[in-house]
Parts: sequence; structure tokens; C-alpha cells
Amino acid sequence: MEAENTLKLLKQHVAELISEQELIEKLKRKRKLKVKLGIDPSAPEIHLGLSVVLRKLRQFQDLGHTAVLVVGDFTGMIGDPSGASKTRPRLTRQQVKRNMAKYKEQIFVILDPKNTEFTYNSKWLGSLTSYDFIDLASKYTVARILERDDFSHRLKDGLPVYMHEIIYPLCQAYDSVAIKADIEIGGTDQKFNFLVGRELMREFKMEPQVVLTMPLLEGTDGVRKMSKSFGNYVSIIESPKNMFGKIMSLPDELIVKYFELTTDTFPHTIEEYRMALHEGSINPRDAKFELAKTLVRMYHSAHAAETTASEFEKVFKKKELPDKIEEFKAHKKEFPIIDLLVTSGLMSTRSEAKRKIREGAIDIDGKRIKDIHHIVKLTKPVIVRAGKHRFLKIIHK
RNA sequence: GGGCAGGUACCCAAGCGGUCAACGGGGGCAGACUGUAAAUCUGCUGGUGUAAGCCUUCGUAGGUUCGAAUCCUGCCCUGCCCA
Repeated sequence: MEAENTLKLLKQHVAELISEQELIEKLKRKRKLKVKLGIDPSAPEIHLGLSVVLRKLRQFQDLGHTAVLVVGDFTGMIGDPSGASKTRPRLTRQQVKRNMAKYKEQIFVILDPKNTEFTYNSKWLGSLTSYDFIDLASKYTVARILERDDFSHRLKDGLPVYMHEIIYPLCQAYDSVAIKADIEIGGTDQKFNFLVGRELMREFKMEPQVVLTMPLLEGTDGVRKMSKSFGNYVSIIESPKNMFGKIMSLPDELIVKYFELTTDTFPHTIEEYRMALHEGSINPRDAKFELAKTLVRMYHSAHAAETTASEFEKVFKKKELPDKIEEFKAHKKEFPIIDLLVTSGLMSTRSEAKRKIREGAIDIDGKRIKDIHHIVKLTKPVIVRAGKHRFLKIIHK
């Protein structure tokens, strides 16, 4: 009975499990399982998309299993020039170290440090000889590597596929061999690599790892997967205000998915939301509002959730000014509006400032400024609003 | 090693001697409408200048020309074909 519940929990929200039977077998043995997660050392920020996988990993930890985080420093240091024109800068040892320090600060917000092991794949990949490496490469065929969608698409479209890219899956698979992974988890986009891991483990006469993939979470644009490079991500260390705002600008269709994959909201509550949204008995905006509060509560505090929520109401529903506005101390009493926008950092160039003024994006004390020659007098503090949600209080100092 | 086709702004993609800071689309930003949703409509999307203008930008280095993203040469990079 208990085993059944365990399995049910672990299977929750999972995209694919290969195979369920093997997982059951492994769980039956009552030993600590090694659950592998590959970490990209070039992206030290944890966002909600990654939290989906981390939260699943945490479930394993809560059941007493060990999370083995394999930092891809070896592959990272080689550099990954995907995209023909932009060779990604190689990561130095230093950078990897710095990034990982940052990473660790965030990751234990979700993971349990007691059941977490960090390891770096340069430890074993770095010490392979050329001979070993070729031996490794001999265990897989080109055709099977090229089965992978993105490779075959790129070939079809006449785009480059580099040698090291096709070696990549093998390296990652070898990580599984090296740490003797019981389970590897990640996003569905990793499925291919994980399966290579299984094959390779068989080659090495090991029990193949169980593969568990989680759905990819769409980012704030609602279309592409959440990723730092698309700029559509919500970091888990985002300020309450930004986190709240980003969640509120999410497309409605994602509300339920976000509840499921990024929060601990009870399944039956989520089901209620789903029904209500479907029937139209709840304003999607309100459901999203709850979602935003829930997330701010998780990553900040209940208090922050309340104050951010009421602040949001105030600014966007009642169209009032926020309680707290950042201040900028000006050194002069009078400013041409363009200078003010640029020196205060609201705009990055004078041309941009001009553009925004002409577009009607700039308010001062609630009055829209359309004249690019407008002079701002700082006899008293003024509030500049740039666009929908950027406020700055300018005071003369 | 040889042949062919390419390298244009965040991405795709026109342009093929002057009217090109460079058509069009996507994305992004801003405005209207809203629920900081979607859809829709409008504007903007190198820098500097009040503006006229000036400066930098079309893989890279040179050259031809009054004038080049556009022509020539070397080099680098990508794809395809042949070896």
C-alpha cells in the first residue's frame, strides 16, 4: 500500500517514465537510490522551469534517496558553439567556481542539503585518455546519434553539426556510468541523452538507469520553454514585485500548468481551478493572482505575498502610485527631460529617451510628457513613470 | 585538394554602384482597448544633435570609384557536390 502511494507520488506530473517496472524494482530494494541531475554551470540562475525538475528531485530526497548533481564543467569548459555565428565563450575554472557558488545559494531553497551530493564531470571525463575516448565513441553509431531530432533537422536544413556536439550525448551518458546512476531526471528535451545513458550503461554491464522526464514549462511569453537565453524566465530569487508582475503577465492557458508544476497546491484545489476556469465561473485574472501570491509566498514569505499583492492591486487596479518607489538623487535643480531619463538610468540612450517620450510612455507626476524639450523643475520631489510599471522618484540633493 | 552556393541589424530575409541606417516578416518596446491575459489597431525598434546634418554599421583586410552592403583581390567561416 505504502509502496503504491510512493509510486503514485513519484509519477505525479511526470512526462515520461522509462520504465515504471524498473523503477518499482529499484524502489523495492529499499536502498538509497542515486538520482542524477545534470547541471549546466554556465547558467547559474534557477528559474521556475528548472524548479519543476528540482521539485521532483526533492520528492526523491524526502523518500530518503540521494540527489547527485553532476556539474558539467568538463563539457562547459570545452565550450558549446551551437549556433554557427556565435561561439559560446569557454568557461574558465574560475567562472565555473563562481557560478556554482551562486547556484548553491539558490538550489537549497528547493533541495535538501542533507541528501545532496555535488560532483563535477571533469573528474572522470577530464582524465580519460584519447584512447579511452575513442573506445567510448566506439560504443555508439553515428546513425543512432543522428536519430536525434535537432541533429537531423539541422542536417536537413544545411546547418552545421559539430563533432563535439555529437560526442556530447556520450559524455553525458558516461556521467551516468561514472556515478552509477539509478535514475536520471530532467526535462523532456533531455530524453534522448538519457536514453543514450541507458544504452551505455548496458554496454558497461550495469543496470540501466531509469529515465524520468518532466514537462517543459513555457516561459512568460507562453510559447517557448522557459530559458534564460529567451529572456522569458522567472528566477526563484526574483524580487517579490518582479515575480508577481511576471506571473500576472502570463497567458491564461498556463495558469493550471503553473499551479501543478511549480507549486504545492493540493491536487483537488487545482482541479477546482481547472473546472472553474473551464466553465468561466472564475475570472482568470483572479486565479492568476492566487498563483502569483502562492509563488511569492514560497520563495519569499507570506508577508511578502500579501504586501506585494496589495501593492499590485493598488498600482494596476486602482491606478494609484506604489507605496515604495525607488529614489534617485539629482545633483541639479533643473533638468531637460531627456537628461533626466538618461542620468537616472531609466533610459539607456538619449535616442531611446526621445523615442519613448514621443511614444507617450513618460509621465511626470501623472502628467504625460510629450515634449522632448520639457524642463523638469525639482523644487519638490517628482515621480517619473516610464511605461506601465517603472516608477522613479527624483529628488534634488 | 577541386567545383558550386552563401555570410546583411536580436532572428529570418530583401537589396546587388548613388534616392540605404538599409524593403518585408518575426521578436521586442511603447500607446489605445483590457484583467500587466489573449486577440485587435497604431507607432517605434544604430548613436549623437532642437533640427538640417554628422558619425558607426552589411564576415574580415585591402583595392577600384567622385561615391560601395552592392564591383575586384586576399583571408576567415558555413552548406552542398567531386576527390
